[in-house]
Amino acid sequence: MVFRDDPSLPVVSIPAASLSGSPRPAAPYARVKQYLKEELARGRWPSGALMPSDAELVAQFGVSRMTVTRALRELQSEGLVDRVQGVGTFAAHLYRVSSSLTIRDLHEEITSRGHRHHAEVHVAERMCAPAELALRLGLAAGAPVFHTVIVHFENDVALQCEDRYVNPACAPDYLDVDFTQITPTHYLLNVAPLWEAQYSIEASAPSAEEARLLGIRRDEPCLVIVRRTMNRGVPITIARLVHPGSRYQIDGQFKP
Amino acid sequence: MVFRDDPSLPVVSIPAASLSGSPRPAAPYARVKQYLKEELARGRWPSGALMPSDAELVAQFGVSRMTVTRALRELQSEGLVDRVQGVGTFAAHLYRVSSSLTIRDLHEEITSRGHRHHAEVHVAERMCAPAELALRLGLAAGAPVFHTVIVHFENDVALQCEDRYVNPACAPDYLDVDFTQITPTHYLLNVAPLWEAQYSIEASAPSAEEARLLGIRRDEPCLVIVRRTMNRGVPITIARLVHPGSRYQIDGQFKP
DNA sequence: GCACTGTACTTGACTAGACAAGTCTATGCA
DNA sequence: TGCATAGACTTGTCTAGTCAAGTACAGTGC
Repeated sequence: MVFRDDPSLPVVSIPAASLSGSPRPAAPYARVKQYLKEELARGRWPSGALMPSDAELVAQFGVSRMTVTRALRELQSEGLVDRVQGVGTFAAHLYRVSSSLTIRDLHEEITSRGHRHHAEVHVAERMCAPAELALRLGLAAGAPVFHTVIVHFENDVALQCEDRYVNPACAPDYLDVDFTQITPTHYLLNVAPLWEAQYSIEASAPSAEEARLLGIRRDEPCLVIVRRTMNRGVPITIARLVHPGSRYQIDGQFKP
Repeated sequence: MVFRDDPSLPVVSIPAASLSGSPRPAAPYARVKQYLKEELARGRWPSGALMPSDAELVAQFGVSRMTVTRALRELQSEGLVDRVQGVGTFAAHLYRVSSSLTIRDLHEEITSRGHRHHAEVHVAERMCAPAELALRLGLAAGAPVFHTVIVHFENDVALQCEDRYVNPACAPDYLDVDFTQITPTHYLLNVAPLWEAQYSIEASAPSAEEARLLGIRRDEPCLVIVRRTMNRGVPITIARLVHPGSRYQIDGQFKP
């Protein structure tokens, strides 16, 4: 393995998790929340139906309103209920269910599977931004940008072709980094904490160049993620991540 | 348009959103939260660094501890900080950033774009579950399951081929539904509220049958979502959703 | 050197009350 | 009939304090 460990500055020991056998009794707010969740799952309140008011739950559970409020606020943030001031709490419409899609640093993802990761740097250059790219990076057309093309391998099998443009203002030393030692994602997160991102996921055929770098046929379907990252409104980087469809998939789940 | 409206039982008028011009002053908990967010974005506390304690923030902002707690708890649920009882609050490691991936009913998604949606039902049958399918639906091998294959169109262009298996115990009347009128997703959400789901997203070539139904070439890359939905631990349905790569992409964003 | 103990500090959770602000409805007046 | 208004009810937010539980560390005694 060639990658450095996380260089977190303050060293903090990890507290021992309580491993006791007896399950602690659930906190009151958690009991209220669990009750509402179960009754929702049971279908007691169909989508859009009026649910008990704070005051009713206070009486029912014998807790203070703050406790009920916390339970309901968390359910709201999970998208299970809608609260309308002056009106009441309603069972949410579930036609849109949002789940948590975790985007991890590829190095961490591969090593956490117990596999080996290495990277090949094919391009690392300073170039002038064409108009469209400059626009998306918030720069003037023709302004210098950094450009890298790196292929990531899991156990020597090509898993991702990473074509990335970086705003030099955010990471002036970007091209000095040894990307066989540290991933661009990791480096950029240290330089400028990731603060906002837009992404799109699609299936498409790889370009001739991408197929060559990944060692796949041009007609092999690829999962392509295009991600633009910004920090406090300033674009940091745009990356096109191409994965052979047969070797990569995004898994997730949601459990409200 | 052939689809029914949402049959929410209690009719509730939608409250008028406040459209006043003067922005209301932010609530104290929001001010604390915003302050911490901005300082985090500025890099004041690198990943893993110890952040101010509740007591310090109480003193700094002149608010009660409940207010500070709320701000920090929300930041924690957004994955921006880690709190450890007895130790303190730490800036989170951002190598994994989770975003919210919204999965919507396709009918609602299409009509919200102002486009027309219609569906073609190609298969609607009762069949005996082969072993693997039965296992994933929590049934005995050979048990009856419902099976539908439906193609969804946006403005008469095929957008999704939906190959779905349904546990009859959860929706005994599934095959009686007119799926040109209401989507399976919509129906199943009314019958059994969606409570947990697992999904995988990948790129692959369509099967010959899927290519025919979608009117695309067999070598056109497709975005394939396989989703298994459960309610209170009971599997409801497994769906394979195939989208032509050139016509469908998943967009999302995260802004902490 | 080593184990134990007390203290200070941290977060976790809750209570009982308060006021603000939005919504709905019944009432009374023109 | 139509409209304004008062009251009841709802959620949104906050305060000031309490107790519990977990951690870190300095000091004590062996």
